[in-house]
Formats: sequence, C-alpha cells, structure tokens
Amino acid sequence: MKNYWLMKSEPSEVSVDDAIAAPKSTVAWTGVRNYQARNYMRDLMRVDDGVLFYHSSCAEPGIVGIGRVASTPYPDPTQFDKKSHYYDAGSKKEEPRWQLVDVQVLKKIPNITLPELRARPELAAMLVLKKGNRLSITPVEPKHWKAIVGKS
DNA sequence: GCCAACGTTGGC
DNA sequence: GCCAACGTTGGC
Repeated sequence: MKNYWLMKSEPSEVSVDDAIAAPKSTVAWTGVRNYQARNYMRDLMRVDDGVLFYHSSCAEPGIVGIGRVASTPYPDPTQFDKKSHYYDAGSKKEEPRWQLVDVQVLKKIPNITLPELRARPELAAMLVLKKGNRLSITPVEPKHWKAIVGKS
C-alpha cells in the first residue's frame, strides 16, 4: 500500500522548477536535519510513494508539484561535506546520522497556496496546516491526497 | 524583521 | 530526568 507525503523545500534552494530541470526530474532530498523527518525517509518511505512538493519560506507558500519517491534511503552526502551548510561533524561515515531519498517531480501544478489549502474544509486536518507545524516532511492521508491530486 | 512554536543542548 | 536557554522554522 502506497503512502503519501508532503515535503517542504525552500524555492531559493531547490524549487519545483529546479527539480524538473534536473536529470530525470529527480533530486536528492538533502539537508534534512530533523530526526522525525529523517525517520520518515529512512523507515517509512517506499519507492513510488506519492509526494506533494511544497514551497516554504517564500512569498507564496503552497503545493506546487506532484511527485514520487524515486529511491530507497541512502546517506545524505552533504553531512560529510565540510563546505556544506549541512555539514555535521558528529556524523561518521561508518554510521551516517542522516539518510535521504530521491524525489522525482512528475508534474508541476498551479500553486495551491496556503490560504487556498486552509479554505478547504476537507483539508483542515492536514498536518502541514496545523498551528505551529514546522516539520519539513509530513505524512498525508489518502483522502487528502485524493482531494488534492484527484484519483490516486 | 518579528515572533510563536517547537526541537535540541547542556547544567544540575 | 528536568528544564531553562538557545537555535531554527516558517508564516506574516
């Protein structure tokens, strides 16, 4: 059974257009440094899970693309890169702390903005809409996926 | 730039 | 294990 996810990206770092322009429209989801979000990628994501690509920390936050999980988990290379903003001196190669998956964007969609998401009562329970939510990756219920994407 | 909310760190 | 201080996220 497929799972569904909402994954936040700052468009100033990796926008949906950047992802589409990448080879196979696929990007490695680097830079997650939150254990719960990591655990979702490492323990619960499967290839072909659905992904809502969300732009955060920008002028118009919202869902801008539909994609899929395109790899099994593997170590985030940026944790070992001393020049990277995401370098983690505490992570050892033999025992990497941070794992990620590849995400393939299948379709860019017109931005469904935060206010638009909030205006839809059937989406009110989405975790991303909860007050104080900061998790960059959240599970999405099938009914919410269907309400946004159409038939699964 | 502000600030609420939340996660992490570290002293005890 | 508690919890205050601090750092980060992310909308506005």
